[in-house]
Amino acid sequence: MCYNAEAQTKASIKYAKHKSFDANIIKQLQLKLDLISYTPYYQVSGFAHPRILVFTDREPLEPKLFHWGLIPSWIKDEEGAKKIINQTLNARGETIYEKPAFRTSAKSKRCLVYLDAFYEHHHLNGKTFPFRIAMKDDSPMAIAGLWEEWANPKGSGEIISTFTIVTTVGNSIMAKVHNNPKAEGPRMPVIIPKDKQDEWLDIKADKEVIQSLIKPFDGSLLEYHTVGKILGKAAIGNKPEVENKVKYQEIDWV
DNA sequence: CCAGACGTTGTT
DNA sequence: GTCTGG
DNA sequence: CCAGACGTTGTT
DNA sequence: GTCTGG
Repeated sequence: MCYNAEAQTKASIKYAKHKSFDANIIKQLQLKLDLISYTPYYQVSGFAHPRILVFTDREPLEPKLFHWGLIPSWIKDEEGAKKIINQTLNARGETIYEKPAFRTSAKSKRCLVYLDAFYEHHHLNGKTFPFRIAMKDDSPMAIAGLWEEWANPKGSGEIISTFTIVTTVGNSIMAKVHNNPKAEGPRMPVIIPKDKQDEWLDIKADKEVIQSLIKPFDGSLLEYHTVGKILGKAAIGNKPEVENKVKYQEIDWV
């Protein structure tokens, strides 16, 4: 769950405003985005390992560009990194304090990823239909993430910073939309409500507090609709119109 | 002890 | 049907 | 996770 | 780095 995202900078700018940063800081954030030539992602696959803006617990006022797909610090070489990075796009919230790949990050390397939306597929009669899920009020979704730094021991010493998206049990909306017959139970990304976002980024927060934040988001605050193809040869690509509603004959409930 | 893994995903 | 690549 | 391949042979 | 399996 949650392998396809919309990550325009507008979500991060809204975050900055929510945090009551003064105009100067917001301006600096925009300058910084220009400086690093941030590409707005209207729709991007995690498997492409795009660099997305994240706010870390270490520097919550200094957003960073990290690659999607967490590479644990103990990975020994490029081959190992390539292998694991496609398997750590998501982290099961239930086990982040146990899994070797995530536990150090769970304790002290948490982050928030402000997404405008995420995409999932509905399965029907052997076909798939992409859905876009976003907040009804168009506010950014603060997605719980973990981050890590990796330097190839056999490399130049360059540090590659990466992140993963924490998932939890899916709510009723996900149960309806994301019905892959092969999966083991509805999952969804952890969305942190506004009043809890500082807690997720609090380095001093203990395990119990963090775990209490890992739960399904209120489905009544989310909207969803079918969109054009986002994967494969027929994919629309990274264009603004991917978020537009597209009606499918077979789906009569949206 | 050494070698190898270390991860994710809707059963309506 | 099942595996690999992204 | 979904999309696409899944095979062989002497060349373009 | 740390744990599990053999």
